[in-house]
Amino acid sequence: MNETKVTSQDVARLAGVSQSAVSRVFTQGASASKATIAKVRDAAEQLGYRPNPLARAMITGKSRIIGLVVAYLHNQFYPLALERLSNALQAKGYHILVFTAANSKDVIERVVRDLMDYQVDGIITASVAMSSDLTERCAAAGIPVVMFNRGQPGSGLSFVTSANFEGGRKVAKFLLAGGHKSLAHISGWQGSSTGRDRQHGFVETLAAHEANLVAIVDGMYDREVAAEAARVLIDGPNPPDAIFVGNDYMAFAVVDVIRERNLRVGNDISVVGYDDVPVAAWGAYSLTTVRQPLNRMVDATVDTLLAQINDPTRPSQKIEIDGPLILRTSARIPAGWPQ
Amino acid sequence: MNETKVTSQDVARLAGVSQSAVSRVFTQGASASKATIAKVRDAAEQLGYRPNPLARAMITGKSRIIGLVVAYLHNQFYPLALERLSNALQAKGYHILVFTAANSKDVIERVVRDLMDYQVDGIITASVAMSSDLTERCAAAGIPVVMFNRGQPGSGLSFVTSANFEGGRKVAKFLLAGGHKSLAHISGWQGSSTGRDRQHGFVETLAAHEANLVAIVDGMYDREVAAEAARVLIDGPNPPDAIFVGNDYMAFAVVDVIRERNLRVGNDISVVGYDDVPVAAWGAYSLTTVRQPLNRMVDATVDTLLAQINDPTRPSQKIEIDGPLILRTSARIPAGWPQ
DNA sequence: GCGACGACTGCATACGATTTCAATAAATCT
DNA sequence: AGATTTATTGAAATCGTATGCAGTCGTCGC
Repeated sequence: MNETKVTSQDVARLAGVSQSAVSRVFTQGASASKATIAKVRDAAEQLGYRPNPLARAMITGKSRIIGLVVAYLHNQFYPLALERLSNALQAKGYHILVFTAANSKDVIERVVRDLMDYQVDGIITASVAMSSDLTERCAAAGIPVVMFNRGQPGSGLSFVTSANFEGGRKVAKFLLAGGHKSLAHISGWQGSSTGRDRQHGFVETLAAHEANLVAIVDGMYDREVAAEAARVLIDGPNPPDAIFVGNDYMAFAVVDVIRERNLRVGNDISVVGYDDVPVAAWGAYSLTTVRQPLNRMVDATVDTLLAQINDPTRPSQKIEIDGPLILRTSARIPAGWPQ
Repeated sequence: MNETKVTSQDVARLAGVSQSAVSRVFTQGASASKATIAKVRDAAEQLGYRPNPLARAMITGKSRIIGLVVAYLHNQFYPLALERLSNALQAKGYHILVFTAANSKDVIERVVRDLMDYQVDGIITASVAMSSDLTERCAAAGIPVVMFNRGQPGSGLSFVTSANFEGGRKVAKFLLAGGHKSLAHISGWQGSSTGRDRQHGFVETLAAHEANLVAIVDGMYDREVAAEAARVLIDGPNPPDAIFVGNDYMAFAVVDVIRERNLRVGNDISVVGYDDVPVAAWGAYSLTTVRQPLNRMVDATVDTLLAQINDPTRPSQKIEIDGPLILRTSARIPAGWPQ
């Protein structure tokens, strides 16, 4: 009811105890008698008291804030991850402080400084590559970092991804089984582990089967770049009959281009994406794609991060979560393909 | 370079001045001589000192954190808004603390408490309706609130929306000029001003022209609800030849349903959406829609909020920004329609 | 040259909590 | 019962910064 800031002092006064007692009632793992707990809880209720997290953060060094660094939200995968991350963390008493950062070195530099200023307890990066010196800065400051949907081999950082290499491999096998004769790959940005791993899985599996890979182009996770790449491929001398695209967001552009050329997606040219964002299931695209198990990835991210916050000595974890190939109509389904 | 926390004390010691002097150098509008400023800046640089925002927040009461309350991020409009809001606020030295909240009363209640705990300087709500008592709580606590893409008439809160009534009106005129004979409206959630205003603009304009409005259904901003509504309309006795849908996100579902029925969007049935999210421009949908000028809405939101933070006596503002109808292929274009 | 004024500066305190320390009361053991 | 441990408790220090207050010093006008 009270409108002005009510402090532990006020509660103490009303409850007839010391301010320390009030604090102890509200801090995990401090001792207080049944009697005082009751009195304090009562008084606090009456005044509408709630401990000030900022003051608490100053003394404990724990802000219960997680910094989320994200580059862009155009690819629907990330906003959904953000939503779920926020829910999961909120349920554990943490909150997300958002930092938007282009993938450029000095911008990220500034962002990391801001993060440290706010004494975030942990950092989650999504769709951003952190350079290794920044990594070290965070490590030195004792701030755990988990990369979501990106890895940084050898960085000692924790990360959570789907099984990207295996995913690329699955797509290769699927397209080969479908009898496609000339394959192309418009890859995710090669500066990202995600993009590289998917490509390697795909390319190596094709090579093992001596398949005809007509082109590999870096789509940069950019819609226009991917569309242009698709146009060049299709209008070129050796148009592919199947294209594996590094993520759904770019795959939609490829589908649009194919139709633009009056070709039939799934008949003339098969398209396979990666992510299985909701739009992939929509009728207009009906995109065959490798699902990234968002919920499990988010849970793993939160678990890893909180574990590392609670026990700073815990070694970093690299988690890969397998996701299934989701069959829709954008790619020919091999006869007798298991379900 | 130094890894451990460096405080103003450390800087003071190195610079040979008092801690207050250091503070004054770093606080806006405090006085210090050229000489001390130089010495302090130097020492700070050397030690890598940056003022602690949390400590600063404790004393000033200003955290430079803006709470963003959002219900869901499925509709692409909101993640893009979030991205731009974050950028704009970051540029002004503020950061966004995210709160995800279902549109249910007790959840929002909890969220608002959290917001006040963190002493946010201001609140932006998006895709969430705040009940009026929560409004009062914020007002009592002196926290400015701006509703983004929602209004709450009579609440005394600031809000920024597009010209929704006028938008609905534009769509009505456009569809009438196109010679459509039976019109339907799958509206935005009627619990939101946005949904209501668009509907009113549309319906009233139709009424003024004695047009044949065959149905109005609340789509609840939900894809499945909208799809089902579309199915009922199309399969019913009086299928419409034009459907105005309360936002793009639902309109995509309607387009999918129309095609599912082997009807041609833009020929057999015209569809008009609202928002002009990027997907609307994609080939697969090519959706005619009313654009919500995101950048200007974001700028207005930030300006209003910061103005209110800096001058708490400033009255609340209600800002409406007009947006154009974007012509694509999902709706028949009347002959001679101005561009 | 003197008084007044204004610009700087340091000291001390406050912000709202947590936590150490020592003291007291209660509980347990022998 | 007396000794010893254990559980509570309040006083006081602390976290890192902003700011009111009083004092210092140079400058200016006359």
